[in-house]
Order: sequence, then structure tokens, then C-alpha cells
Amino acid sequence: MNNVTFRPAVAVLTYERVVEQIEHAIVSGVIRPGDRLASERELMVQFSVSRPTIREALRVLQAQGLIASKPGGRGGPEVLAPSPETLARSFTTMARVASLSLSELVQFRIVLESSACQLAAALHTPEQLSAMGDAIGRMEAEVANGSDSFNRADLDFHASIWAASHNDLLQICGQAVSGSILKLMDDRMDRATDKSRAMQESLERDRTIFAAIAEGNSAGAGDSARNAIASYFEQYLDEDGARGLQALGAEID
Amino acid sequence: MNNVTFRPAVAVLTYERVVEQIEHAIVSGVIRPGDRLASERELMVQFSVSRPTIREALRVLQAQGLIASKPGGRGGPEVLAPSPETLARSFTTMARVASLSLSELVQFRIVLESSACQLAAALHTPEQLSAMGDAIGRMEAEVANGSDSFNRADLDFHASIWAASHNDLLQICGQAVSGSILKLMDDRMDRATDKSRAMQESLERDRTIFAAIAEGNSAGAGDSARNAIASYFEQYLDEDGARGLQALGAEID
DNA sequence: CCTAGTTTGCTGGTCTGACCAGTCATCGCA
DNA sequence: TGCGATGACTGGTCAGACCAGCAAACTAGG
Repeated sequence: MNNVTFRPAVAVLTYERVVEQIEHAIVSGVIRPGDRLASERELMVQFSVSRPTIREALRVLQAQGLIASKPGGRGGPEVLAPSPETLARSFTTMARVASLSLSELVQFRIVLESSACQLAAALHTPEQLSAMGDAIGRMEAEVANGSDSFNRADLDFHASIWAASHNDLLQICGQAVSGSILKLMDDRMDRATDKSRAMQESLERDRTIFAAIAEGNSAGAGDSARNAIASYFEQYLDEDGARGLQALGAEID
Repeated sequence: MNNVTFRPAVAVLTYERVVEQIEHAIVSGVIRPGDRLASERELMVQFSVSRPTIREALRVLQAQGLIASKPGGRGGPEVLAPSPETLARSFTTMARVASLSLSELVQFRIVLESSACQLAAALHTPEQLSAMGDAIGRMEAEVANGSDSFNRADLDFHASIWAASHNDLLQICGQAVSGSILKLMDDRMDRATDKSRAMQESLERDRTIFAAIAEGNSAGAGDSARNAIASYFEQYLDEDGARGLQALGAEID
């Protein structure tokens, strides 16, 4: 047998060719975030295709989060900076349409977030540490005022941990999966939960994580994060998910 | 301050409305995978919009992996079963566009793969365990025959670990990041490396991981995986990356 | 001279109507 | 009964047109 491998003889759509070329120009760095592509009318000349074809290609790139189009005088298609948003969308869509269970998402989040805490404990800058402290302070101040502003401060705290991990990939994926979990939880959130008690518990857990990070205790920060997330989502897990969490080092009742 | 929150006054695009409606019909289960949507010409009547608008909407849904269109007599847009492919795609795109450093990718891979090993140790089925054993056996047999078939067996071994983790999300992201790392390594791989020694070392590390998984030792499997990946990529890391790996629990010289 | 309002030329968003190239069910012929 | 021609679909592509909005350039008034 020779080593020749035949490529699938898939029909080559015109708009796909356009997508490929622009996509390649973006990922290879020829055009960078913030740059503007030529206008649709100009692109249709450059690619020698009609405007609907150009537009379909731009729609695909837009759905991938690579570009955004603005009308007006200095408008046009613009290359976007990478953002976790489209990744989060994929997570959510995938989870909703069927295959991912909440357990899987929670496992994934535990893995990412505990690692981020480990990294943050070792690599944080003074500024990042004080940002975490600020967020904790705001949580303490808002714990009586209602869940909205408290949740914002909570999110800020975790965001500053991601930032202190000095790993963008971890940050992006972590935030994407967190957002996806939030959306799924919205569907089944038990409205009767005692909110003020939940806030107190969140605050307590975050304080523990913060303390470990502040003293540079990587292992401790990772453990605290694991247990915090595990106990937060405990009630939503199926049996296999719980066993998995224990394998990952989280303590479950 | 009252609690009124204003929604961003974003312009409502016609094709977006079409996407929303079809998307909602899919995720809510009104139409299921395998079902066919009406043809473009029929949809344009149902939505009271023109065909280009319908087509742009369908392109977006297609880019999200929700539908696929087929021409011909019994053709038309068809709802697809959920597949990890689009998630993997947006993941790879993100990794590329965000211009991530090799250190970040390696950190991320260590996090995912060690977790997969922990999960695999706890959750593997007998079949999955024997698949790992088979792969190890093939590696031993091929270690003298050259790096190509050896590498294939190596990949098979790791793939069976991902499968045994029982977490599709972990698997998808892990394989995506592994692929990204391979692409980056291709650019800077030192061709002079002693291949047969490298193969011996890989085999040795994989044996250690396999033994820990087989005896259900989650913590041990995770540690072995961390150290295996860390020592494999050690020479390519910058100083910060190495510090991060130590924070994650890997041993580095 | 400076400012405020208007003009003008661009952008993307949408529509109409048309043609092509496949595919598949069906009908009619051998 | 079997099979090939036919026609009614499908999506893919094109051409040309109009609209609404935005921003810079220009102009008239202070």
C-alpha cells in the first residue's frame, strides 16, 4: 500500500473559499485585531465574486467571532480581538442541544478554576492581589444589599483570579464554561433557595481561597477552589459526576 | 437607585431574527436532529423576508453546526445532531488568534490531561483499560520500527485515556490543545533530537500512567501525567512557564 | 476666526428577479 | 417488468437597485 491519501471530494463552495482566505489572513497575523477589511463592494472586486457571496462569507466569519461589520462613513468589516464569547456560545449551544451534562461542565470548571487558583497563588502581582481584596471587600459590603451587586463583586473576584493566573487560555475557557453553566442554571435554578445564606457561604469560601492565594499557597488555593465549587454545585450533580469530582480531589459529603 | 436595567439599544437585524427563531426551535426541541427545515424559498414566505436574508441566517446556523443544506430533489436545510466538531473548531481558532505562548498551551494541556488521568483512574471500564493496554503493547512493538507507527500508538493511548475520563468536554478541549501544540512544535522541533531515546522515555512515562490508572490510583495517575508532560516539554518553556508548572504540582529540575 | 448646521459620499442591510447545476421521483417506453 | 428520459424541485450564484445611517467635509452665520 502506498501512502497516498485522497482528500474527500467535497464540492468547493465559492463563499467558503472567501472565508478560508480571510480566515487564514487573520490567524496568520497578516491582518490584526482592530484592522478594517475592505468594504463589501471592494471585496467583491478583489475576490471576483458577487456581493451576496461576500456577505455570506462575512456572516460566517462574524458567527465565528472573527469580525464585526459597522455601517457608515468609516465603517466596514473590522477584525475583532479574540474574546471568550463565541467559545462560550459554542459551549452553551453544545450543552443545550444535548450532549454535555451539567456534571461535565462542573467537572471542567473545577479543573480550570482550581488550576487558575494554583497559578494565581504562585504568580500574582501585588496589583492583582489588591484587586481580589477589593472585590472581597465589596462582597462584604453588599452582602446585605441584595444579590445583584453581590454577584457582580463575586464575578469580579473570580475574574481577578483568572487574570492573576497569567494564562489567557485558562482564563478564556474558564470564563466561557462559567458563563455556560450560569445559563444552564438559569433554566433550573431553585428560586426558593435562601439567598442570604448562599451569599454568606460564597463569601466564606472566597475568603478561604483568597487567603491561600495571598500567602502563596498553591496547593491550598487549589484545594479550596475545588471544594468551593464542588459544594456549590453538589445538589445539581448526578452520581457519576460526584464520583468524578472526588477523583479530582474535591471533598463531597 | 431603582432596579431598572436597560437593554443595549442594539439595532435588530432581520436575518438575526430569523436565526433566533430557528435556533430556538432547535434548542427547545420543536425540531429535532434529522428533521428537514422548509426550503429557502418556502422559508422566505414564512418569514416574509427575501431569499438573501434567509440564506444569511442559514449560513450563521450552519457555522454554528446546527444545520446543513443539501441541494436536490429531497434536499433542503437539515437539522444536525450535536457534534464536538464546531466546539473544537472555535477552540482551535481561538488558540490561534489569541497568539498563545507555548508555555500557556503546555500549562493548559497539563491541567486537562492530568485531570483526565485522575478521572480515568476512577471511572474507566474494563474495555477502556484494555484499549490502553493494547496501545501500550503496540508502542512496545513499534519502538524499534521508527517514529511514525510508534507515534500513532502513543496517540491511541492518550485518546483512550480521554475516552475513559467520561467527560466529552475535557476530551474535546484536550485534543484540540494537543493539536495546537503539535502544530507549534513542528515549527521549532529540534530535528537532531535522539528519537529512539525519546521514544523509550515516552514509553516509560506512559507505562507509569497506565499502571496508576489500572490500580485506580487517581492522585498517582494525575501526578504521573503532570510529570510526564512537564519533562517532555521542559526544554521549550520560558521561566514563567516553568514556575507555573511547579505551582500546578509538576516536578521540574 | 471659530462654531454650528448642512451637504455629500460612503457604509452595510435588504430586496427583486434571474440563471445555473445538481438530484431525485416519476412517467413512459421497450 | 425493467430502465432510461424527463421535469420539478433543491441550493448556489449573480446582477442591479434602493434605503437608512453615519462621518467627514464643507459652508454659512456668529
